[in-house]
Amino acid sequence: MKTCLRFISRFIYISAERNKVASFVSSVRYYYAAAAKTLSDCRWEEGKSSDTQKWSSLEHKGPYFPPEYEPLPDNICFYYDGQPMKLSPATEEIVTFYAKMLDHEYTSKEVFQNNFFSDWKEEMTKEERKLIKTLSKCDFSQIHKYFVEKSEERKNMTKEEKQVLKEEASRLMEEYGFCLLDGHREKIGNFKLEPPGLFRGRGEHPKMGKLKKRIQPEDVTINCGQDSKIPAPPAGHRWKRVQHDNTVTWLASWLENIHGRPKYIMLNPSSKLKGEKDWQKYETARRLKMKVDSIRKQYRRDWTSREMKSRQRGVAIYFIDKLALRAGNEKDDESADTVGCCSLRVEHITLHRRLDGQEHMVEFDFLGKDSIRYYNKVPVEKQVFKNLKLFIKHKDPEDDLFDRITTVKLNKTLNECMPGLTAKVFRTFNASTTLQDQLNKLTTEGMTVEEKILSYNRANRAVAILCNHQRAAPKTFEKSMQLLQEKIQKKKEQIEEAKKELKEAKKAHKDAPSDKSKKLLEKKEKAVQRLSEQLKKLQLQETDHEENKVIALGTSKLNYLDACITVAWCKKHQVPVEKIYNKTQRDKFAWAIDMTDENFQF
DNA sequence: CGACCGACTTGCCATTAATGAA
DNA sequence: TTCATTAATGGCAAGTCGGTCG
Repeated sequence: MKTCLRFISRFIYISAERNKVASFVSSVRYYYAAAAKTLSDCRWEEGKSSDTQKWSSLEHKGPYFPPEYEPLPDNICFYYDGQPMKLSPATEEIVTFYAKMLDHEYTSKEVFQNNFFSDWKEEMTKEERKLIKTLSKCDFSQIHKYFVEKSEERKNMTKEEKQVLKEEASRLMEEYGFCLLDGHREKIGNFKLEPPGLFRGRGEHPKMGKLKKRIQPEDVTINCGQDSKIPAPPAGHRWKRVQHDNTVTWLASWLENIHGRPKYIMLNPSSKLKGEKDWQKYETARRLKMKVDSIRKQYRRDWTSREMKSRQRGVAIYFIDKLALRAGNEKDDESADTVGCCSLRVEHITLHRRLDGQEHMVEFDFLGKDSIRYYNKVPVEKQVFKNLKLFIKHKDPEDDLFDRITTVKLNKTLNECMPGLTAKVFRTFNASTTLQDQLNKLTTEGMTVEEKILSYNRANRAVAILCNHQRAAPKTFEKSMQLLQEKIQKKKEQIEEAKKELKEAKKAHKDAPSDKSKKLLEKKEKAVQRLSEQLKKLQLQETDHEENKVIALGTSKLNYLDACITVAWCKKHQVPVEKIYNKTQRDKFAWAIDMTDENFQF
């Protein structure tokens, strides 16, 4: 109930803030209704009948369709076996997808080429298919050049031309970018349908290069309120279906043809619907905080269970808790070979009785989500080590490490420990806990705002490292690093110079003390001090930059760190929240801003 | 159970916009 | 004011997890 009240007050505040002119009373009623719904959500044990409704009225304009294909001008041609060849528009469009990618590395991959060519052939006319037999005889270079030039032209547009484009975009946003949900105008996350193109999966994806088809209105299901105006399909077309399902949050959906999975048009994170869900997520993580000691005790007991499945489960949860691994659902072989905790294979770990001066070391090396490599050497409890040895006994490298458990079973166990608990809650919980601990540790009074921000970034970075959030090193990294180092060098020289002058001033003052010499001395002292501070700041920057080379902070900031921690920290240490959250982030975390008081601790 | 599906969150990257140095 | 760097945004792929069905 206490948390529920917190929730209500938060949203009342937001509604007051957002709709200063609008009727406060009706807003309160509105948000109170939302909060009351959440109250029943909190009581998981009471069943789930009442919490399935997501809205009571919903109206929108439907998705925005990408522009139709514009055929190439007559002087731009595809060549087959050295001969120019005019293609049908549909076939030509597919060619342009490939031609645009020509200087990308993946067009040189065999899988990409094969997938592309076989999907392309499917779409060719009979005549074209008869003529075009192998990809290696296809010459897209003229088309490629054409698009390079076009993009160059776009870059060189005048200010006025760019302005026109900008206005066009904002008109589009105004028309399609918002919906009316329970009487509130809310921003839509992705109102534009995905244009056709070639699929590029992450990592070694077996489907890379396949054709992602153009979405027709006849593929799209519309979801809106029973009494709302039904969005008009493009002229001469009709929707696949129009439904009025208020147990889901999406406005439109279609099946993408690569995996045959549904895709959705949904609300922006700034919306109440998403914000409420986000807030709930952190409340669940905070409930785990209360329970985690007993859960840890439990899984440690499981390490010595007579049952293999219990031992495996105990070790798996230990990994999820200690290392913030993902659950690791099973995957089909139609996607890249990546794993999480439950899908780890024997080949992904190496056991070391001793390593780097530590006992019972486990070396992890596997590809996780998005084919990002997870490499880590961690000391584990002796009993865990023993168990791992047991798990890998008589197994081949490609066998599952945890062969007696699945994510479903694991989550079922967790849910029995605490309602709403699943594997991913541990990631949220550990991430937010880490942020809170690090902030408490790294922030001290007397720090400048810059230093505090650096501390925040450090804390943020600790979380990103825990969650293995990586990024490709920025292309300009070396250069910008060099620039920074040059600056530092220059500053050092300036300090040398200033010190020399200081020494001289000292000497002058000693030899012939006077008011003037004293003043000069003080001035020189100040100069040295100021320069040293500047140097320190630059070196701080250098460290920050270096440490951020391959670490991505955004994902954790957006998805794992309870905004209340950040907001409270900002207030407590007089750091303007805008220094930590940009506009978008402030919109997304509106539920936490202004409502969280400075004493909040996760 | 386990396969499958639907809905929703999480994740990295390319593009675009904003900012600051020259 | 222009150009180069950096930050914000949008795009969409790839996870998690609950539900259903045989």
